[in-house]
Amino acid sequence: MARSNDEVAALFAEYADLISITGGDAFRTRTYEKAARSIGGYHADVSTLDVKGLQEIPNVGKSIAEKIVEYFRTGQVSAVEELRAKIPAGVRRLTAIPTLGPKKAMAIYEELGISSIEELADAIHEERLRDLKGFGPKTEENILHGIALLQSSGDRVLIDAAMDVAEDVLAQLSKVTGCRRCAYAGSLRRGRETIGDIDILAAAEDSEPLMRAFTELPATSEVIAHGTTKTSIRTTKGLAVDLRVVPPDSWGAALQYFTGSKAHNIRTRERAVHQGLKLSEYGLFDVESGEKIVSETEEDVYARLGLPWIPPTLREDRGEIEAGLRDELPELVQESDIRGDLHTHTDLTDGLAPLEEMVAAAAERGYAYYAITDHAPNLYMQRMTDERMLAQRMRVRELDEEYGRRGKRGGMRLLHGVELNIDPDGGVDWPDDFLADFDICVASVHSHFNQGHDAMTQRFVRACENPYINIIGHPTTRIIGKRPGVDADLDALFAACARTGTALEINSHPDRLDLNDEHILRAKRYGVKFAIDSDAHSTLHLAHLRYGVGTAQRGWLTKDDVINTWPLTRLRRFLRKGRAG
DNA sequence: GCCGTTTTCGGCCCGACTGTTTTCAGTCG
Repeated sequence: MARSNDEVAALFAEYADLISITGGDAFRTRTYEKAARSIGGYHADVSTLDVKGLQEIPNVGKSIAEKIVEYFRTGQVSAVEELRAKIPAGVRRLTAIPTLGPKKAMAIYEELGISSIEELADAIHEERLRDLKGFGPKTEENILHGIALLQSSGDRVLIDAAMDVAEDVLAQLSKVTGCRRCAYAGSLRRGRETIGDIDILAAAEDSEPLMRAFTELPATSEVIAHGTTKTSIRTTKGLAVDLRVVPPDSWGAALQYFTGSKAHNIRTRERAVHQGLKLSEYGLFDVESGEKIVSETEEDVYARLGLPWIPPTLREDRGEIEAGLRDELPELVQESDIRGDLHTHTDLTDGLAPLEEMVAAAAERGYAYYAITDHAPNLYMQRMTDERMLAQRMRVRELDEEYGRRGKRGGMRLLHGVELNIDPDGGVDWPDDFLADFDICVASVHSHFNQGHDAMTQRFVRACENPYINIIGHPTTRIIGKRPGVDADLDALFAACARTGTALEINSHPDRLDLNDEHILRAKRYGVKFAIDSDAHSTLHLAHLRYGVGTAQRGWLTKDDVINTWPLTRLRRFLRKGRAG
């Protein structure tokens, strides 16, 4: 886990924001933003590097390298502290509101003294904002809308942030003497896209050493409650974590109980009641005798209820009990089924790592194939040209030669692809003859998000009808907690995908998880195929795939539904999309 | 502040949209 890299990246991202808010040089802001991204995506742990080693990182020069060294020596960076002293933390928080950037945030703070989202909402309701230069009724409306969007995710965090904390806690607790078992439960285990608080479960005869270790974790900033069965803490980042310790022979029932969901548990308890049993976190009991029947493993608990073990990602009371009773639970796609990633970037556009490093990291994951899909020219900021794309292709072919021969099982084959931009009319960056020479084309919406419902639907359908477009990337384009999905008739899109042999992406980036579980369930009914992709912009992002797989499982997908679990020959047939040749 | 080279300073992702303004600043991807 490159944890110290994330810390430093967060620090420089904040510094960039503070420079921007205080009206500093825009290019300095950009430099720190770029450095933050590079550091976050860098393969080596920055806390182990010296000034010279740090300067190997792209966009890190002498000044930033020295700040990193200062950070690990003293725990802070004086330049950052100076700006922090000038601007209340709440002002930076304001810029998290969509449509509210650094300039407006600073104006609001300087003119009205507002430094929190709550104060800002009050000021808008009192119509105080519209007196400011550059602000009007529409601006107020947009900000209020942005606040609502921000708060719709409440205090929940994205799954990767929760997972990092949970895995860290588990690593620490499993070392405690007397800890027999230890796992995360709750919505995290069910693979939900956002997590409210983290539930950790441990089995031990004596809970005390575990509870104490838990309150003394480095990440613990506050102990909310401390008891023998349950202890709650808040981490330094404000995340609530509960630890429950149960006797080892209650493990199965407890894990089942604390994994949820509530709706699923109601159904399982109902089944227990019908059989004269009682199910609680302490076990499955006979009501009459009060005798404990089973509870050592989840499998035991489900089996005694007449059910097969139900994967946590299905436990939402969306038909899994009924399917279990009929013995028709799907054989869910697993991360180990994935043979390759079909949507990834390099530093030729906005990725952080060179082609060679991305390919090496993919090979490290044991992939049988791997597609490079950098951005196309119409995403102007990426400065792609035909020449650069073709030059990349030459290099991909060389690497394909090299990697294709490696290893026992035929090595890894490389596909040269592209992520096209679906323009407002449903067209893309290049004409057919240029597209024909790519091995694979992903096409995504990157602009004009606010098109009307019908136009947006048409746009998607036309893209599907393009004989060279294989995958619709991050179909709804939502960013969790920041941007809602586009307004389109998704059923029309799903039908078009099924009809034309176009796959829908399950984008695994924790900010996106797009399509989401409910869309997947719907789309699957049309017979659509899916691609679970990382959309990696750095070598580290390749590992995000686990979240996409979790989302796919929540959408009840099997291996056969997912094209990048297929052998390469079958995948290539699909990519031809019924074209001749 | 970084980078690349035209080697020591100039350029740095470009275009569109929105809401404000009355010619443009701010935000976004």
